[in-house]
Amino acid sequence: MINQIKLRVSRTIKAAIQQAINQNEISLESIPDIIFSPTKGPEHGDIATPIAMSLSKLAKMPPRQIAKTIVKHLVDDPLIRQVEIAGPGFINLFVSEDWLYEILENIIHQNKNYGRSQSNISKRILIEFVSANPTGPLNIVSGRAAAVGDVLANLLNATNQNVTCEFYINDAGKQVERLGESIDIRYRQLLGEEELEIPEDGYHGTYLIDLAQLIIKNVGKQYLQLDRDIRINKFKNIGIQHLLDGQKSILKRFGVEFDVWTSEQKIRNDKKPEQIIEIFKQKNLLYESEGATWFQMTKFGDDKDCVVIKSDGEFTYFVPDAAYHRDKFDRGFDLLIDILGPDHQGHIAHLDHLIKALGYNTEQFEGLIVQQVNLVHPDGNRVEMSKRKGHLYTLDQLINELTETVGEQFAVDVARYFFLNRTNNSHLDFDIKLAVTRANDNPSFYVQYAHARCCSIFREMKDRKIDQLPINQVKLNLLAIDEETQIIKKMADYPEVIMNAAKEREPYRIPKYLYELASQFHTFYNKSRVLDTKHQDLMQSRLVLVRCVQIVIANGLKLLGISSPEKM
RNA sequence: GCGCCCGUAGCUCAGUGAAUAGAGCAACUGACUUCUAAUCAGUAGGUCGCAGGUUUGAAUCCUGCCGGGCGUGCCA
Repeated sequence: MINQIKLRVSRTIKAAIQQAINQNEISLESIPDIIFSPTKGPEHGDIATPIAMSLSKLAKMPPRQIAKTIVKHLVDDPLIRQVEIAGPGFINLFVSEDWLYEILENIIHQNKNYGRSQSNISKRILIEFVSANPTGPLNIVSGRAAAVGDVLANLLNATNQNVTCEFYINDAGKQVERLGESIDIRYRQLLGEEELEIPEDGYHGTYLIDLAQLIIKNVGKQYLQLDRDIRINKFKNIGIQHLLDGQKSILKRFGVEFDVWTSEQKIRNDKKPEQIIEIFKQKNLLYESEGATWFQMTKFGDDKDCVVIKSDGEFTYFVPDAAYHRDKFDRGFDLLIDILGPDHQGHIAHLDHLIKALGYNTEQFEGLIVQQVNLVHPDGNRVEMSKRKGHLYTLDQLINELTETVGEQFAVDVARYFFLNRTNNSHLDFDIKLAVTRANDNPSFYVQYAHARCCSIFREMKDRKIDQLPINQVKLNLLAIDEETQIIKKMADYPEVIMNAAKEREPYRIPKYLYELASQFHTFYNKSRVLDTKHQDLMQSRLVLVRCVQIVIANGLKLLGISSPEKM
């Protein structure tokens, strides 16, 4: 809606500039696109354009004089109520408020679909995220990635894209070998070989002691009789299965569902890495050196070549990873989005180069980094998390701690809100004390409370046997005080917020928007009474407003995977 | 050394080349006989890391420097 208005205004302004040129009042060779800048507040009108300032140099005239000339030639349009020239040369336009009431009708009519849009380009998109090694429980960094990926998928779906969510299981390679070895040591420690120690590059977390105990409970010490290699392999498989089950279960608890789980081992069993080597060989991109096989990544823009087959004959991670991405393309996706942790940032460039080397367009691949999460303890110390060192704060622990104070559903809501309320790029300080003990201050509750208040009004309405009129019988133009029109304008922005958040891959815009809307609603609620039977017409119009707020907040929270409570 | 990210109020963070740089938390002052006070109204708090440059206009773009994080050819 607001976009249509901008388009119309933009044409009107262009026409005015053309008129001014025709009458030799402005000298310009061509008319640029009219851009609109955000208005700081109501005093700057509904739409503002700095066009006069940007034309200043080309036309060799002071900005305010250009603005005056443009305004002089603006043709009358019932849509535009008032025009002002302000500051260094802004043209501020005040839009007639008739359109506001159409917004309310739209929201009521579209209900759950309000905010969804039909993008003109519908793509098949695959988002890969979390993809944690199956060597430990999911930590809160993975929790952040899970929330971001899940919501990004919702956003893309809401803009008419066809999205598949995928988890890549790194169940092959060195890391899981070390997992097997570490379980072996825990197993033998528990059975009396106390002098054994987990090597530095093994997994030190106590969860492997628990797992070893479970294994002993199930099969006793019979595995000691197996060959070490066979035993470690067995432990590796048991470990992967067990830890992956744990990851799946916490993701489900956290409300994140994946459509596809792809196993690296399966990619390897299908000999897809060998196909990559074959392709590179045919393209003459490989050479031998120092006993290893190298890939000429420098040909694709990197500053270094890289090893693809190690001197021990094993692939480096590049090869199965390239095979995996080729496999994704083979499945017919137009765009691959990988959400990766900060420790993989160098990897994005590599993937880019590999994809180029395989003959795909790099525009079909996007690597996003979700930054690290620092754990802030009550004493103020930040803790770096590392699965191998065993410094671990798991997503499970977080949800458990939150559940103790706010209950299971709100625990998930709060955690998700917390993870989503930052730009992907910025580090997130997760202050446990704040999240747990000050749960009531969490902005998540603030937004949910606004929804609960709307519901509460309708409950009270029914209790008092007040009937709500159909919208076509309501005098919507009674909604005229600032608090009311500001809320409606805010709700008019919602579809655009969704679209931009999807386009820019920035889920944090949604909680930010919802907080602002909730804030405006709370202000309105404190100032104005809705259920006022002495003023029937006004009451009916406000009931429409409240219904719309309820719909928009519920729709937004739904996208975030956060519940919309009717009571709090 | 090189690459990426970050540096904005006491703290955590927004900020699309544009108007007086904004929120929340913490602090302080007020508001419940009301549709839910998990709320609201208000006060205070800033050399936008530093120095140059581009521009009519820079927190935003460019260069250099300082500080923090992550990565950096056979871990993934």
